[in-house]
Amino acid sequence: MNYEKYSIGQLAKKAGCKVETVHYYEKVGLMPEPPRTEGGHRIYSLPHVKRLNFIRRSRDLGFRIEQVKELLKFIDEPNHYCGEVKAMAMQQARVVQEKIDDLQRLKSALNEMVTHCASGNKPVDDCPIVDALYTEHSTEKSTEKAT
Amino acid sequence: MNYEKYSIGQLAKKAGCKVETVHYYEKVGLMPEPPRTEGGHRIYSLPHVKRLNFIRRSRDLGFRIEQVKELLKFIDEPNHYCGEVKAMAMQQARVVQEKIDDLQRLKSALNEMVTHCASGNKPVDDCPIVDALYTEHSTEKSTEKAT
DNA sequence: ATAGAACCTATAGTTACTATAGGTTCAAGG
DNA sequence: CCTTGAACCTATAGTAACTATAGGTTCTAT
Repeated sequence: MNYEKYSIGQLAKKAGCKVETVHYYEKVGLMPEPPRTEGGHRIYSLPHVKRLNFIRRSRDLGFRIEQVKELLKFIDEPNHYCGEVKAMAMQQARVVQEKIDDLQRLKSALNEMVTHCASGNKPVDDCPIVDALYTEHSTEKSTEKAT
Repeated sequence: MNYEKYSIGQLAKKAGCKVETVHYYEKVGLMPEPPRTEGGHRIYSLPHVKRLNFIRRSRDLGFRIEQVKELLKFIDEPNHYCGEVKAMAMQQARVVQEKIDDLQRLKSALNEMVTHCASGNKPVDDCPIVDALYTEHSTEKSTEKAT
């Protein structure tokens, strides 16, 4: 027996996810419907492990399910080139950078609030943090500095 | 000065959110059930506007609904002190920092992949990015929970 | 042969909303 | 006073990406 077989539990463990997640990936079309035993249990082999690893890793990198589908399409279908994949990775890097920027602003706002709230023994209605949160600000979700 | 009244639409506009969001906040107990007109339309006034602003701003800062409830409790109930609020803000700043760290790692990984993929004209099965994604990674990077 | 772990399907729950359907009320214009 | 039509009402379903549950079946080891 050259080709090792895996139960769904073993597969999930190898990819560091849960059995239910594999079910889910099958349902949404990321993982194929594998062969079954007589009794109906799924039987996986090495390519499945690799594919699931690919999916998990892509998800960890912040690709959404639909994007992972795109990536898998590049792999599943012939005649695709590395450039397409590279472009998606670059785009994803930009998205991630934007998230980082958002969070940096957010953290600054929080830190500023904390700094202004020097003492902790004021009653709440005198708290600069609460005050800052109450302040009416521009209706737009623009991330202006919190003053 | 006076007691200006607002419809739910006006309220939502003032806080920069949607009417449905206000409905939702009422349902989950962040916003109180306001008085109504004869016909059943909600009537809001200035304190409602402030409260909704507080909620929106807290949400923007990354506090979850349940955390916002905590914060509001500090405000709604007497005998709370600024220190409790400050502690929550500091904790939130730490959470945000962790997210930033995660995303930084993620971006590095993506950038590294992109850098290695010098050319874009290789067939996909020769693409270093795809390769990197396929690679079996340490499965225990995730938080294993005790069984 | 049997216990129990692992598997099966189907459905509901999670978070924080958003969108829809199908109806009612309100304010303005004629 | 009557009619639009925008804004409102409630209730329900949908979103993303799983996770959890229920209730049943199969596999494996003793």
